[in-house]
Amino acid sequence: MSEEEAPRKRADARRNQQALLDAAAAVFVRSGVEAPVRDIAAAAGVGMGTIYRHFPTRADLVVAVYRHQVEACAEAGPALLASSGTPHAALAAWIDLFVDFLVTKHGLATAIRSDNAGPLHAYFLDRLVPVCAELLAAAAAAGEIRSDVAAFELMFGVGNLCAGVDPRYDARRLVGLLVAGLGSGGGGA
Amino acid sequence: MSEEEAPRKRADARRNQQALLDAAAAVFVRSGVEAPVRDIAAAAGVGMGTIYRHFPTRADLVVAVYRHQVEACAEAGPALLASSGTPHAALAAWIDLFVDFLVTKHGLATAIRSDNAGPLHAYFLDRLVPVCAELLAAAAAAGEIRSDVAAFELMFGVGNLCAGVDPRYDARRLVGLLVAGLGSGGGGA
DNA sequence: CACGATACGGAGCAATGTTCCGCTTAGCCC
DNA sequence: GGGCTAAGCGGAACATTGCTCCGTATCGTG
Repeated sequence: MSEEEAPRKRADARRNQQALLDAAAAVFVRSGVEAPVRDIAAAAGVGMGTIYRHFPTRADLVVAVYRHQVEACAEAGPALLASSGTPHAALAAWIDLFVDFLVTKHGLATAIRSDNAGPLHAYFLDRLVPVCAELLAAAAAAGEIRSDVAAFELMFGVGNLCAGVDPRYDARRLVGLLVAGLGSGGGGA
Repeated sequence: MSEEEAPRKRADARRNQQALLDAAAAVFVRSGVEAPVRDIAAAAGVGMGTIYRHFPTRADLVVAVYRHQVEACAEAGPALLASSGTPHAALAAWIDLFVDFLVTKHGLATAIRSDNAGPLHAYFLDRLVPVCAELLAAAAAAGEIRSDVAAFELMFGVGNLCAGVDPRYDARRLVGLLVAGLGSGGGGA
């Protein structure tokens, strides 16, 4: 949607943009999502100006790098709802997917909430909250979970839970607890 | 414990340390825990050197400012266990206390996990994890909750959950869900 | 091939935490 | 009261960020 014709950029511009995306992906794997912009520019073999012309903000670059994965996660929602035994199972499976995404990208969960990550934050939430809401509503309608928790709140909380990096901390397990708590007293303990 | 005799600092040094603590407390309330060190130094009417001699690191200053509140929270643990109806109730009440502490200090939860907050992180955890462990063990022994969640993990998760500042996000509610999840399937489900 | 729009590069700016070092002064001894 | 010394102080300077600016190089079209 809103696929207005691209003004046909110059060849070197397109080339650089791709190089930047590849380099950023590589650097993010190696040094985490919080890697300095300079490092990424260096890895891509371009100057600071170039990186900022293509991605006005650090967050925009991160969004671009992970966009298709977020998309995949968003699309998996309805699919899981259709294929899983119960809405609650679908919800759990979907959140698992999301958590996997967050914890495999070193520092993503933390970066999402960083000061100047407004765009990042907004993008993730805008894209995934509706999906989560659908799963949540289905589970609530089936009487499997309480109905007083908003999708936004749940996503926000799950994102928060995925922030740590301590070896004795397993984000997945705590998220599991949270999802389990969702079912407790499904509308009245 | 380890109360080695203080080398009796100079009067102005003690005065400045106190001024720094007071100023920091004030600034933290006004601008959040992430306030620039320079602001605190200015508010206290001292130079940068002074602040760093008394508190080698930003985190050390934060720890010093909140130390007695953390202490109070730690001491409330056993008290709640003795006065509450059930260990689970005591645990919930205690975590509530902790959450209140975190959310009333603008940005504290976020700061705790910030890069160079090692000392902060370590102090909070060292002091409170044992208390949490006691409550957790009591509740588990009473068969009220599953027994496969470590105190460290729970504290870490609760701390993470308290990070956001969005108006449509209520950390307390999600922590409540988490604690509720603790009880679900008490050891299997 | 010439020329204008497009894109590039990287020095430079602002904000931060932290370190360093010459100057000041409290506190003791006479 | 007057020195003297070490403890203490202030703040300039450094390193690391994200981000901006603008002179220069390059693309692609006529």
